[in-house]
Amino acid sequence: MTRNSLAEKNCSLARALDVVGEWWSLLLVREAFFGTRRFQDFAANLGIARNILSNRLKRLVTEGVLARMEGAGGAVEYTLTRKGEALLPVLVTLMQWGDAHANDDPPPVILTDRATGTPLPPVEVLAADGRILTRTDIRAMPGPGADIPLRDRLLPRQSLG
Amino acid sequence: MTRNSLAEKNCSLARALDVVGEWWSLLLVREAFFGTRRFQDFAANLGIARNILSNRLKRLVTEGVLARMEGAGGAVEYTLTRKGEALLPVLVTLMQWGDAHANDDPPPVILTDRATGTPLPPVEVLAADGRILTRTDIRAMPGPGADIPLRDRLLPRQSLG
DNA sequence: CGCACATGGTTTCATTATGCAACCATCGCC
DNA sequence: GGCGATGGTTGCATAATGAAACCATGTGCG
Repeated sequence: MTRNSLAEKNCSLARALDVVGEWWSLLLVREAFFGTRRFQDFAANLGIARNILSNRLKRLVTEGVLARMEGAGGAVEYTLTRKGEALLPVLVTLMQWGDAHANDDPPPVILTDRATGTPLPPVEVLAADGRILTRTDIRAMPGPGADIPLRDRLLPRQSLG
Repeated sequence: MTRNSLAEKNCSLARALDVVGEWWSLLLVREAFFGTRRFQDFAANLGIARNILSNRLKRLVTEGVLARMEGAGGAVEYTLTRKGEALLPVLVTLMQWGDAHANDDPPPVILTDRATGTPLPPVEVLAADGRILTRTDIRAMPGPGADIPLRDRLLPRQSLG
């Protein structure tokens, strides 16, 4: 089947999903944000099979999302790279969406502003002047990397509405 | 194998991924944002196998992300619900991350502010007072829905650093 | 040294998901 | 009644997943 490699698609979203869109990948990144560094802790906290964990960690390391470091005592540690840390807005928006729309129970985790102790407000898509943008306020334009079919598809109707 | 059902996990992110984390799901949602509504158009634009497309559309409809409407002429249309539209920040942050970190080529799609024509600035996680928050500024606290193991795990070290 | 134990995996096998191609069902049109 | 378009479903080969067993290295400790 060769699970269709999304990486070859002419689309930033597909490329992103090719790296962090596999089963468990984003959960591993979230664990790393929470401070988990050890193989066993990832396995225990997430309940992921160890062979899959091994594969995912390797993949995330080769993609530059995590860094593998062998500590002094032979301990192996996986930590976020800058590229991995840049996933913070993705994780936060997904968690917020899950709380608001995919979970009937009270939220299990609340992210708070460390300086004030207050919960984080919802992350919004903002314009340069600070306006909150919704679907109809945004236009998808073909960029310099767009191929012909994509360009043809985006030009006729340039609104996200 | 019963691909570990993430829905039962005590975690908003896992619940979110259980709904939109399957292969193709977020790409279908993005297509819907771009204006695609017809079965054939989804298939043609994404190159997804039709049985998989059928499954994904069904799933997204039962999850309330898409709505299936039969038009007058027997035409079937899939459109975003409010729940689906709420995924906008997720899509935008993922696309921005893909452009910045997972794509060496120039961006294929540029999202612009329709009012000004300028590209969208990066979506940031903001505090209530507007400060940009990074990993170390955020604390993960157990919420009212946290089970005992999660609570124990979050309490000792409450920073995302 | 000898041996238990922890860590970080790899291997094997049954089950499930995916992609591809072919086939089916309904509708509108002529 | 035949034809095409639309929106699927079915069968089959292949790839990914999960569970459990196994392996390899390092560390403490008597």
